[in-house]
Amino acid sequence: MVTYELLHIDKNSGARRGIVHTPHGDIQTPIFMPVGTQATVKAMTPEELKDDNAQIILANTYHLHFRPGEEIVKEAGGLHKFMNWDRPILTDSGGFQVFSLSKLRTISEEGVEFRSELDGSKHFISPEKDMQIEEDLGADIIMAFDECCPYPSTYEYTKKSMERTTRWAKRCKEAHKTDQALFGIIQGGFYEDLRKISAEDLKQLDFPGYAIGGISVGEPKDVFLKMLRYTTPLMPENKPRYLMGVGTPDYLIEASLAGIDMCDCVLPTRIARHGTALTSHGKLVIRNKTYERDFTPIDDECDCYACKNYTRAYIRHLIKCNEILGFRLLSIHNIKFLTNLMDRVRIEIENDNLLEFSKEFYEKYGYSKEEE
RNA sequence: GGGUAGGUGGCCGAGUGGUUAAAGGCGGCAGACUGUAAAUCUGUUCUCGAAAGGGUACGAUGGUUCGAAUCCAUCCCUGCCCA
Repeated sequence: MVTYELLHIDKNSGARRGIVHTPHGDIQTPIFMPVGTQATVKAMTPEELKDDNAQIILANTYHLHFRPGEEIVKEAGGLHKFMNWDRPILTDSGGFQVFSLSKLRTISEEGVEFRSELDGSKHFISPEKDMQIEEDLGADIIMAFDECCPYPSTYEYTKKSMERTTRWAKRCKEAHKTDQALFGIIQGGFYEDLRKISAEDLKQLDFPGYAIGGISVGEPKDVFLKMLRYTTPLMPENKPRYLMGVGTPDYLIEASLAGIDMCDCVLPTRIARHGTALTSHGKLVIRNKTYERDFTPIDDECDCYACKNYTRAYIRHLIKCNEILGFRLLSIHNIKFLTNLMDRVRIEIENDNLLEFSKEFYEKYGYSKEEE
């Protein structure tokens, strides 16, 4: 059973402070969820994730279906045991892969045929198959199998796709047998009326939580914000609201302001492996020459393991040498930066001050004037 | 001493008369990254110039040619083999 408990609503912004109760513990919201596609948050151990205050992580149905195969995860006793993570896990359905692996798939009403990027073999994933895989994986929260439309997409295509996603959601719901929480995903691209229809139809299906999918797919920020602010109020108030694929500090704050409870993103760990750190003073490309002789921590305000023990110069050196420790330290830092940010966001919501805080944060972080 | 292979931009390495400031890789510098086909991808990397364009450059020097990294001569250096 997964339930949402609303603790407080920021009087000045409408942001929500709450708790998502799951079989593997509570999640304080709003929350940032690190992504561990292949049953591992790349370069990090579960212990390090806990030190970073990660409360819940993602894994991916599509990837784990091909490797190692859900039957092996099941045999291991489920994802939690398999990967040694005893806190909540959410599995994404593979809907995003329908989008990101578009050259390798064919969508039909029945489902999606994929050519594996690993060996070229053909595979078919239907909503029913997806439920079976997610159930075998055994996460606390599982996502309905959806289609994430690219930006931009025509109204006609988006409408067809959204309606199919709703039909698939229905099939997911019917096929779903375990007590894992199955979340529905609102689609509809960048068309308000389609978003509205999607939200209404999915609400009828009474999922224990809802996600916004199909935004943060490359559109300009003002387009993103508009759709975020339009769609979030369409979601039930008594259930978790999950914005999929968002992870820059400003997007996380904007999501919280809009009333979102959960976000996930590969960004912090990916840019870590590419040599960039998130800091309270903005993005810091630590691989750049500027930091060659910078013997200060990545972020003087951060309390993560990397910041407490290592310098920019040392981490830059590791990154330049392609040393694994460099990627690990930056990943540890970037995740902690975001969990710290969300800790702060929660406090500010309790104080009805998130709006004020967001302005201070942006100023310090060095964002150019917010495009509203 | 004799024979032989070779000396190309920071490094490795293509190129054997013009379209070559010179492929490609590495290294360097920078940019991107938002439900992870990502320890990836993109740009850039002689010099002056904003650019057009100019100046230098393929061991050295001299020569052949309208034109040379590419052909010839001499010299210097390196690897390997034989004495």
